[in-house]
Amino acid sequence: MDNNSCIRQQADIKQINRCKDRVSELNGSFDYLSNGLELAGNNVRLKILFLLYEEKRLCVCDISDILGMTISAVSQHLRKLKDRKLIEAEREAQTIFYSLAKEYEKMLNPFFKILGENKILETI
Amino acid sequence: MDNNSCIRQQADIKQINRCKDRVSELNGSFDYLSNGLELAGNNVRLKILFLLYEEKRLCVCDISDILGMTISAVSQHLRKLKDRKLIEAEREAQTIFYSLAKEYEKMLNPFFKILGENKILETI
DNA sequence: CGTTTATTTAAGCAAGTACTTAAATATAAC
DNA sequence: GTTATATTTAAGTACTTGCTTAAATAAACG
Repeated sequence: MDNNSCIRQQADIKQINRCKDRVSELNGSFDYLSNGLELAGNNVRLKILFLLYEEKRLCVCDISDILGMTISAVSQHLRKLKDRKLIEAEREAQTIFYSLAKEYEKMLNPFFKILGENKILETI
Repeated sequence: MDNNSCIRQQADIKQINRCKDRVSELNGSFDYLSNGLELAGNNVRLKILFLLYEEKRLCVCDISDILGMTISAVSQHLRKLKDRKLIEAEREAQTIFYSLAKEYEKMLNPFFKILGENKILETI
């Protein structure tokens, strides 16, 4: 990337510079947010997150049953979610229960509400 | 996936069945939403969406300049966003301007507001 | 201790992603 | 028509994802 600069006459240099500043100013937020959305952007993980939102807590075994997937496959999704702090684990004897991390719950709540009322198609 | 059923004693069969019903009821919504979030979950595309949110409309060339990326690379991101109707294209002579599709703007607004005020780290 | 139960992890692989470079399309101006 | 401008598309490639199967942890209980 070097000589691909925008060279058209109508280019609004002010606008472009303003945007550049804005992007670098918000850079950390973009990283943080896209990171979270990337995880929620997977069909299986979105379901897991939503199930934890509605049921408060579930173990791998439960989720595996509900989604009709291998325990191993679900466990690997849970790991990703846990690594990026979207969910938390809490051991109870042999069983490990997962629940939404409070901070992310706040962020995802608007989506879950729309989802839960099955109003996606109306809203959008 | 066949014999991986949850066999632990404490398994709450009622809960599991309720969840199964819920998931199949909302299945279309999960698809629709995860599809959108998947696109927004990419750092570059999130920036593009946000820039369109703030500036109303931009062409490939502008975005390429702002983000310091190849026009071709940006164009391919725009195509994905357009294919899934997150953005719309409008030609004006040689230049093609992109803007957010109204329907998705509504859905993404809460995020953009938080982003725009750079309050991500406070909120979460 | 060894066995059962609940779960994670490691290895492997087919499919998908995000970029690069080069060629193609489309409109405008001469 | 030819040339310049604005953009897309096609092909290639390194990297990542999401699953599978099999092996590894870890707690409970005889």
